[in-house]
Amino acid sequence: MELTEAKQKFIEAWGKLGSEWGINRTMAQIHALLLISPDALTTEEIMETLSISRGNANMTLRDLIGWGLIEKQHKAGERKEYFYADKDTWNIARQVAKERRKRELDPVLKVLDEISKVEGDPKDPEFATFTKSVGDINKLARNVDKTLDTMLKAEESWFWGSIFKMFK
Amino acid sequence: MELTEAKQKFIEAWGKLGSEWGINRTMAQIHALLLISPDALTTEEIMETLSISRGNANMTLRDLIGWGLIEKQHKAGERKEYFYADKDTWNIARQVAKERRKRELDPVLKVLDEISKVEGDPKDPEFATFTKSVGDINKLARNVDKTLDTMLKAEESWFWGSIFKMFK
DNA sequence: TTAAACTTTCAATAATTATTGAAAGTTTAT
DNA sequence: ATAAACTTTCAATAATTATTGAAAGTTTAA
Repeated sequence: MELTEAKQKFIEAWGKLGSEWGINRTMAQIHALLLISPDALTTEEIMETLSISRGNANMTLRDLIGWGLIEKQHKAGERKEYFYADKDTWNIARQVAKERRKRELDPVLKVLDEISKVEGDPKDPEFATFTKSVGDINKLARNVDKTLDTMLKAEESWFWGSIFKMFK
Repeated sequence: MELTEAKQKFIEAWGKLGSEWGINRTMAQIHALLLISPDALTTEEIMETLSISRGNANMTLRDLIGWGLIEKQHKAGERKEYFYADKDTWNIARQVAKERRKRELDPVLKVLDEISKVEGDPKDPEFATFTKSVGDINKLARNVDKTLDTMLKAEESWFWGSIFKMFK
């Protein structure tokens, strides 16, 4: 396999995986492109490589900055902005986990708490099943939340070391 | 808060969370409805409660069965099919993890392996960055894969017990 | 058989989400 | 001030994804 072909396949695969997980395909692709690029790239270069419009490139780059996955760079004597991706997979994983927790898990935890307060007759199967299921999901969600918390604070080696211990 | 209102909020929240994670909103909503329902429900009842069409209900119910999250039930002397959701959150989490691994992680691992075979000049920064990034992602993906494997085989108590040990 | 009761299919349509591209905005150099 | 170089915005449009509903299919009972 050639490098050029491999690059394309990587960008495609990353884009597909992203879209299956609710992440805009273009965002995943730009991220993939920057991940495998040794140097920071301009909007122009990104537009060209991925065949996307200026508007799309600009907005998606801003989103990626918002996710904490890439950063702007400036080169001395140039007005153009360059974009560079953090290549540390542990940082990437943590950053994604952090953002999705904030954007998606936290709001759900809030709703779960709120609806857990529902009052009713424990003899009513409708009520009993509701509170049991919601309570169980709440517990699971809180476990996930705690685990993410640990992961966000952890050093990579420590975290994976702990995971490996699970396999004995 | 009333039970009826709480139910609605739960179904809504579950649907929203699902759609943010690449799961069809209707699928998440039907699942939510069945999760909080003490009895198995008919297609008719589901259509009515969620205001969706017969076609949508039927196809989504089949999908949910495909995901291993619900099952058909038959009542003696009746021709109608009833649908019932497994209420064990640990089973649900495992089932979802299992299916997404099969559908999404496995194909990506395959691509990563394939493109890892790319050959080139280690002095070329393009080549070096590509192989480094892809290699790192490969490692992370394999760690996730192993962890899922352990999770799928594990008893709930054992799994969360191990996670808790991480907090010391 | 026939028909009633029920399930499945799928082309058409609707709803949602992503993308474009040109105009407006901003910054810098002269 | 002016203009060139560059970035941002956003209404219009395209692409994708979800949903409908009616027809076709299936099963059961008489």
